[in-house]
Amino acid sequence: MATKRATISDVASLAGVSIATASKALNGRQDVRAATRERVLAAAAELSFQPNALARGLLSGQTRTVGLLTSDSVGRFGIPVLLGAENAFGAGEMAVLLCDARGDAIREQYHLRALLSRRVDGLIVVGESTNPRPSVSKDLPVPVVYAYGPSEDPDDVSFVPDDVGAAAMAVNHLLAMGRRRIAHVTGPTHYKAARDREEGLRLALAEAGLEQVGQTLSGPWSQRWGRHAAEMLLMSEPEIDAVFCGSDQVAAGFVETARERGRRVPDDIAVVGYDNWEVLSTETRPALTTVDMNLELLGRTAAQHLFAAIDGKATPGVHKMPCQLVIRDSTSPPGVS
Amino acid sequence: MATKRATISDVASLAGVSIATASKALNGRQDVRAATRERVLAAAAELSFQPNALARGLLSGQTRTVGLLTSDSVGRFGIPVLLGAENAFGAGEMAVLLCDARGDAIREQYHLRALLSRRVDGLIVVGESTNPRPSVSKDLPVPVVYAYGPSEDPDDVSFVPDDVGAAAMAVNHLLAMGRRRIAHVTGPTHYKAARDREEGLRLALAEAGLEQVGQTLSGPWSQRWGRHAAEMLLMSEPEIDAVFCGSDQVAAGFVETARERGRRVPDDIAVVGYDNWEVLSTETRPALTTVDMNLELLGRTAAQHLFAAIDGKATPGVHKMPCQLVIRDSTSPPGVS
DNA sequence: CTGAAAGCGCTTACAG
DNA sequence: CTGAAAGCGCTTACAG
Repeated sequence: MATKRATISDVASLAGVSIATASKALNGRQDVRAATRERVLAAAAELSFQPNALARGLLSGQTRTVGLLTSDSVGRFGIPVLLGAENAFGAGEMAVLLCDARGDAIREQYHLRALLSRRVDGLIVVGESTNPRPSVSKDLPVPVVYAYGPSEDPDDVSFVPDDVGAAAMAVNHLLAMGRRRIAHVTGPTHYKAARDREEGLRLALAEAGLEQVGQTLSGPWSQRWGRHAAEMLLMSEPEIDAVFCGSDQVAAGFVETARERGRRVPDDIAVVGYDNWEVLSTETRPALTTVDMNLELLGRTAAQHLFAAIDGKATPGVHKMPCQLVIRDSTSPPGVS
Repeated sequence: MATKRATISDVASLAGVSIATASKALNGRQDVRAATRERVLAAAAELSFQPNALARGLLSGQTRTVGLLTSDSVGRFGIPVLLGAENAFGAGEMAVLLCDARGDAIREQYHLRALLSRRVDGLIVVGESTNPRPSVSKDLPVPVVYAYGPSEDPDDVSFVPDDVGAAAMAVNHLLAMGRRRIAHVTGPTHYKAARDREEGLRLALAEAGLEQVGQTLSGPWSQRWGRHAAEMLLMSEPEIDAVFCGSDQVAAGFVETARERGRRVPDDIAVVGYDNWEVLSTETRPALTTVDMNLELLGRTAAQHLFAAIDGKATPGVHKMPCQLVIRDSTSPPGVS
């Protein structure tokens, strides 16, 4: 804690000029004599002058601050999106006001008011899943961009991972590795992510003229479920040569059980996960080939789009962002490719 | 996006009163006639009036906003601390400005300036590890509280988990379960967390008049290292009946390899982890007994302390926050206790 | 009970 | 090139 903060009038009097001149000098205006400018700058430095952003914001109507409204920061998916956004903003002069509504609509309204009264220039709403969520954008005086979880309202701007495309890409990779008998284990079907990834699988198989082996097995997004599903699948469909899993947790469980049952991964069964959650995907034996949703990029893109929207140029609709397949040993043993 | 925002003078003229009266009515002052107040409130509602927090802040000198400066939000530890803080603030009227410096001192200074120019009322600095970090508090016009990673300056206020105490508690639990031949596998010694947890182990063993079995094994904080350490330890010290691991990642690897080598956990070897990172601790077989550092509580406490500091009552020093032992099957098989 | 006036810290036309 | 004045949206003594 230090002494009282200097204001621009302190700087002006120390430099022996008017407040107006001090302001111009500090803001790099041209119409100030060089010598005067230097005196002002020296005074500002001596007083450790920091302009008051509140006063500026009051004048300009812009705060250079955006709100980040999340439903579930604890969630694994919100965090990277948030970081990507924070990055895009931090690089400029933007600051981020973070609010976590924890899935509670009342709390969300409450935070929304708090953000608006602080006059944020815009808002990013980060979903906890890719399930569409109610719009908050109606009658809001600032632009809003949705990230990860899209808005239900097609007039809003949303950025989501292209789960269908990524799943198809993953399955095409399995096909390229020569696999033909592919099964699918995933999460609960009330997740759009689970449904989209299954659809990607279907598209890729249909295009190759193949049938999925067995039914899609749905269960919790957990390692335990992955193990259990593996037990079932190895029993009921012993001839499978690949499994596409809806998450790394599921895949980690699958790989573990396959190993215990003496099935070699990838030689006997290739396994693909989803999420590239590294604490799992790089630590299983073998490490997992998996889809990385590039969530930081998604967050950054959403933030950049928000800038554009603040400047009046928004592109409504749901924008699907490309994902990336990270190939590791669970589909492609070392030395083989 | 909607129409222009209403100001208090819009409200005043719609209600047919002066700005001063409108302000008093809106702020619940007593000295306004009930009928007048109602007219003002009605006008405010009709115009969806939201007071401009910038203008208020300029007057009062308080923004009801705090800065949260993190070094590594990606890190697993910053997040819960951040959430706990966000919670404590959100419950009141505080808002949180989030900045991630990603371990870069330059960027940290930059963010610091941005936060100060926005006139935050206070600052929480969240560390990425429990290693002490340079102070940012010198000559700052607002109070600062450090969470998880303490400041190097003892005059600052820091909140950290009590790793020494928690490790001792974990080891005492093993002793209570009748274990006497306890080994230790942990992370890199340049982490204070690794050193503190080892010290806790030492204290507990010394008090019980026991010796640690074998040397402390240090390696990366990874599951892979846990497996490797298990191979070594089961070879070199086959008589161990318990292992205290410095993290859940290490413990997960240890349990896995013990299982593969035919050692029963906990019957032959009891295992304790650290962190209660649930994706690991509840999914290993058996699930891990582990230390939960109560990081959300830590964050909340830091935030509450920041409030106190803003009101002028800070308690300097490093405050050690209690952790909690979560007992699962890796030390205490079902039905046995 | 109500309102005119001053002021928070800054920027921006507008005169000089 | 420099400075007096108005104003951003609000609150708070202070008169009436």
